[in-house]
This record gives sequence, C-alpha cells and structure tokens, in this order.
Amino acid sequence: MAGTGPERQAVVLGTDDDAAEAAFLSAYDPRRYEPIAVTVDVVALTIRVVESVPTLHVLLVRRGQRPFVGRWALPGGFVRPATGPDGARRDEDLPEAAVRELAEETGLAASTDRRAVDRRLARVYLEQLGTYGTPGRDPRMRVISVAYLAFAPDLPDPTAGGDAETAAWVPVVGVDRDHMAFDHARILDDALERAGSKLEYTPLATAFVATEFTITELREVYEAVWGQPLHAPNFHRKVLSAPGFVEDTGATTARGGARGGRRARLYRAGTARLLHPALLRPGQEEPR
Amino acid sequence: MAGTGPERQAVVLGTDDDAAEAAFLSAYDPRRYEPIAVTVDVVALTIRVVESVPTLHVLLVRRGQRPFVGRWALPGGFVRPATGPDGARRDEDLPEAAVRELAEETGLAASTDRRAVDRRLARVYLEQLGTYGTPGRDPRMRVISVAYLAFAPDLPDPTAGGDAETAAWVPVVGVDRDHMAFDHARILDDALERAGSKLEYTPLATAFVATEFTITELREVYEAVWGQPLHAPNFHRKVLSAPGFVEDTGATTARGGARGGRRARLYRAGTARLLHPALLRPGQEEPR
DNA sequence: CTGAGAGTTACTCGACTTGAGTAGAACTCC
DNA sequence: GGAGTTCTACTCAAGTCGAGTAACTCTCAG
Repeated sequence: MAGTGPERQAVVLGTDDDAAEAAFLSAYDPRRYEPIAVTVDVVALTIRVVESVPTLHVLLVRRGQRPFVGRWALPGGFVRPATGPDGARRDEDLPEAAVRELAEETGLAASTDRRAVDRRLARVYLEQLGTYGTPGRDPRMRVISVAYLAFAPDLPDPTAGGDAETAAWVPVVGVDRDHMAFDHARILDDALERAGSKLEYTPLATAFVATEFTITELREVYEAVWGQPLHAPNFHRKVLSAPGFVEDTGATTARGGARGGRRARLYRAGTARLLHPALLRPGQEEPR
Repeated sequence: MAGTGPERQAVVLGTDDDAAEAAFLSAYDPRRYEPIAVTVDVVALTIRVVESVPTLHVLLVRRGQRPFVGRWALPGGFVRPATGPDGARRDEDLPEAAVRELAEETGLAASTDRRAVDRRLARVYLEQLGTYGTPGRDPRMRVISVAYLAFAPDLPDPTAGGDAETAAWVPVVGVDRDHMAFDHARILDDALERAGSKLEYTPLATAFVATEFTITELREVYEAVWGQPLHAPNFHRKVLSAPGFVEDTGATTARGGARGGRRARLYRAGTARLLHPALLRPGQEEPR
C-alpha cells in the first residue's frame, strides 16, 4: 500500500496520553447535551396453525396508554441510559432490551420456571431490522426506535400485561396497517420483506420449527412467509442438496399424516449460516 | 380470516377521541424521561485509482477532540432533538443528518456553488447500515449511533474541518482497525460486508462510477469491493443479460486504453432496483 | 384385511446459468 | 505495418432450475 501511515500515527497517539484521556473523562458532563428518547421495538414472527393451514403471525400489543390508546402496536419500550440517578444500575444492551420486551409481552417473564424460560428464549433468533427516527413519528417528543426482528418457534399465548395492555399473536394478513400506532405499519412491512429474503439465503427457517422437524414442516414455513405454495419435490431436493442446511437424525415421525401418508424423516438444523445455493422466491418478476 | 377483529376495534378507537388525545399531548412533558445521546455516523465508500489500480477508499476523520484524540474515526455527529430551547428549530431526519455530515467532511458544505453541491450529493447513494448501542462504546455516556453506508462517485478531497480535524479518503486495506476510535472498526467491517453483498443483488455498483461508464469500469468497482479479479468476458455477459442493469448510450469512449486497445461502449445506469439473476461473488466457500 | 387416497421421496427431462477458455474486432504505440 | 492491448462475441461442459411422473409407505373406510 501507499502507506501514508494512518495506522502508525494512530498507534503513537493512542498510547501516549491515557492519563490525559482519563482526566478528561472524569470531568465530562453528559448533561450538557440535549436528550433524545430511544426505544426498542420488536417484530416477533411465528407460525401458528389456523384451521389446519400454517399461518404467519406477528406479536402485537393493544396500547393501554396514550398516545394511540387502543391501537395495535409492536411490543417495545424505552431504553434506559447508562448512568441512572443511583449510579449503580447495570445498563442493558439493545438486543437484551429486545429480548426482555419479548419475554414480558409473551408472559414468559412472569413464569416461575426460569430455566424453561431461558431455554425457550434461547431458541428465538433475533436480528436488528433498522432504526426509525423521522421527526414527528412519536407525537410526544423526538423518539428514535431501534426495531428488531425475531423468529420464534411456537411461543406461548401472551398473558395480560401490566399496563392494561393486551398482547396477541395476530395473523399478518389480517393486520389493518392503516390503524396501527406510530409508524409501526411501515416497520412491520419492512420486517416481512426482510424475513422473506432471509429465508432465501440463510437457513433461518429452522428457527420457526421445533428442534426436530420434517422437510414438509420446513416447506410450510417458506410457504407461510412467502405467501405462496411451493413445489414439494423440488423443495425437498434443494433443502437436502444445500450443504449444512439440515442434518438427518435417522428417526422418523411416529405416524404418517392425519389423513394417511408415509412417515416423514426427521431432521435437525445444520451448521451452515448461509445457503449455497440459495432458495430463491419464485415469481419475483421485474416491475416496469 | 378468523376475524378476531383487531382492525375493526382499532378503527373505532382511533377516531372517537382525537380531542382527548390532543389534550394529553399538550400536557405531556418530555423531560420526565432520562436522556440518551444519539449520533449519526457515515461509512462513505468510493473508488480512487492508486498507481493505476482502482482501490476502495473510505472517508475517515482524525479526531481533534477527546475522547480518542488523534485516532481515525468515521465522520459523524450528534443528532439534535425535535424541540430546541428556542422551540423554533426544524429538526432533521436521520438520513438528512448523514448527508450533512458527509457534506461537511468532504468540504462540499463549504462550497459557494450550492447547485453544483446538490448535484454531486444527489448522486450519492445512502442506506442505513445499523445501529450500535452497546453500553460503554462511548466512554463519556450512553450513546446510540445510527450508522449509514454511502456509495459515492469520486467526491473531492476533503478540506480541513473546523474542529482541527483532518479528513481523508483512506484505502480500506490500509486501515488499522485496532486503533480506530470507539467501535468504528466493527462498523467499518459491517459496512464492507454489506457493500459486498449489495453489489451481488442490486445494480448499485453504478453509484461508484460517473453517469456514463464502460463495462470495464463497472467490473473494476466489483473487483475493488470484492477484492478479487473477475473473468472479464463472463462479467460482460452477465451485466448485459441482467435486465435493467445498464442502458446502452450508443456512444463509445473517445480513445482506447492508455496502452492501446479497442474503444469501449458507454452505458448508463438502468432502471432495475434488483438484479435478476444476481452476480454472486465467486469462492464464497462454506466454513467448517 | 383390503383398496383408496394421502404424504413423502426418488427420478427424469428440457431450459437455462455458470465458469473457463478461445477468438475476433478495434485500437494505440513504435 | 506490426506488436501488444483492450473490448466483445462465441463455444462448451457442468451444474441448477421448474415441472412433471412415479414409487414408496402410511391411514382410514368399508
């Protein structure tokens, strides 16, 4: 490289005045700067069977407080700053806050069996979706919301929350976007688009099913998220030919299908983090 | 649909008490909540020719203030809340803040020719990369940074900033990640990974070149970002066969290459927003 | 217990895409 | 004019895709 030497200078400057840096920090007053509120919102998706058809559901909360009382919103809440008035509180990272919100709204936080709760939450896949900070999106004040996307296998039905809020798993096709609180309709749409493309090039569909599953169950996840039926034989071939997607357990289901049919082989999630080749959505035609 | 009726109830509740909602809002005091600082950081990438090889560069700032004085950092700054002390200030959206940071650091903001500046900045592609909020990432206080990724065609060399800071386009392979300020090394790595995969399935490579360009220039963008040479004939074929990627202008370059060679056809960016089929990176083999 | 129907898995086929190589076209420099 | 360079067109074998067919193995009804 040309070596204008940024790294060398950085080394020197980074090591010679640690004491001065420490002095600066102890004299620093965070209150000089004006505040902005930060929240974490979660788009939690799961597959639930409605009238024997597997359907994509999202966890929503009916707001019990102003603003937007009575409207559906994504579960979420304010993030606490690093130094509280007592100075003793350990602060939570953003993903931790997202997990906490999810646990609270699904009622898992209230459970007495801590080990069982941890086991269930450990299976939830969580990734950051994006941050929404347009002025005016919250009528109270300037709020920056960090949205997270969660894929969960069959979490329990939510129990009533503390703030007179009601949480529920709602089928995504039934959500009235025009009457959601804040800009949550847009966040939900972004989440659904992200979820759809995540299934294409990662093995994350396994996050929606039990630890042991059949290829058909996996296909039902894809069909529910993409909203279209897939060709079963081709899906089967592609899943098995993608290295590291699934691992054969050797076992099969105890029974065939409800109305007859062969017993299906059971698989568990493989070790791959990316799918090669990817499973592309059919019919993604070009506009114009 | 099952019709538990979320949308119907939401309609009712959303329309019948607007007056009460307005009353609530006017009585609302934002200062009740504790503050968290929010910043916007920009990872601006461009291609510059170094010793006749096109090389990926990132815009970095050598910090003129504590903490991390003298270290390289991403350009960025604090976001201002919606209601200032004067109550009159119009607040900026997050992407606007990112563009402003970029304009300030490249010296474009100082230019007198506003129309020329706008034209150059309009060609910059900007997307949100992610938000970084781990406690302790800024030693001063709890700071949430919203990072943006920018692709720019040949912006001017930065001029000296106001805070005794020096900005420069630095070749990404020469960046010493161990001595960057805050967690900016991680943000940079995330940005490079995102940029690489964006080139695969979107036509955004065109954001790095002039409005009219040759296929070879486009290939050099891919080679610089992916860090590996590509098979020229195959690249040519794939670009032309992806609908909406490029449009033929009918013209050619005025001269052949510096050391001889045919004149190249000139293209401009097409209208597609997604590439079908995608241009996948070669040699993305499976780990383990 | 037997046949019909259903669910799972294996196989086939033509169309298309891919990576690698070859070759021709068009240009600059000497 | 010739050598070397750059751009573009073409070929070919291997692999992948969508669609269809069919075999295998269960459940259920009669």
